[in-house]
Amino acid sequence: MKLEISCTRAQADHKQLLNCMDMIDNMEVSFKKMTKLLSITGNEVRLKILFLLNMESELCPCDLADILKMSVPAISQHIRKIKDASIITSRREGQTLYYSLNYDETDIFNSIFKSIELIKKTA
Amino acid sequence: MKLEISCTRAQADHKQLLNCMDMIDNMEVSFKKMTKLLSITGNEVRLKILFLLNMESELCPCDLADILKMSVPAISQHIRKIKDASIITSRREGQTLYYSLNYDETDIFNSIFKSIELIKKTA
DNA sequence: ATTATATTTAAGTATTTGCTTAAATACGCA
DNA sequence: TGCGTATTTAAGCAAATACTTAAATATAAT
Repeated sequence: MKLEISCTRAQADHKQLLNCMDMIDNMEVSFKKMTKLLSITGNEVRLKILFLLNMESELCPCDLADILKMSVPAISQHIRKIKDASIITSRREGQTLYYSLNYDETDIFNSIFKSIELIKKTA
Repeated sequence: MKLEISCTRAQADHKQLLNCMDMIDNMEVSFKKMTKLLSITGNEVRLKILFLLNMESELCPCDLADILKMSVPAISQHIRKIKDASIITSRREGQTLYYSLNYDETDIFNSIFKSIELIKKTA
């Protein structure tokens, strides 16, 4: 844990480093939020859940368990993480809960979905 | 581990579910690749490293350790993960290794960086 | 009420992650 | 060669993750 600049290279640009430190400090909250969001998508099961919800508008945990060939509790626990991050909401119809994507102001999910498709084409 | 459709809702659309299963199977590789990429960005330190490299063109582990106020080995281990995923490359100048972002065909990093800025503005 | 279905929650556990400290490697210079 | 600096690698460990199974909750139907 250093609190001062310790890089001793001859060419080190200390002004640049201080500038970067300021920027990082100022954007701390943004980095935290984006990290949270990306760590949720950085799991294969959750990424598929999000992709499927985008494609099908809404699905229930039971559907997702079938499609992804996983246990219902496993799916439910992933859903909880996604929901806790305010990425999806649920609508009840009898015993069934239908989940769907919330509006995404940063449009990051769309970019991610597009990139997945792009990988598919170029691969 | 189910291999058949088990959702027993009256309204369950089995054709839709089979369609989803097919899609997921066909895109398996894309999902794996994108998950890998997102799991790398889904860590606050690594996200900052990538953002800094985008901003400053190139930086050495020592710079990053100073800016992020972390130990050099900790930074080095994050760099290794990012490098193993072919997201960055290094250029040696004497004892110093300068790291920089590779060309990103999906443009996903730019979308992520833009979203971080957007969060900053709206927050 | 009782029973069945859809879902969540909780407890337990193996694996992964991200740091720390210490040792190894690579390069430059006297 | 030997020393100093930049960086990586390895070993160890605490915390987080993602599943499993079993139990709890919520709604519907009989």
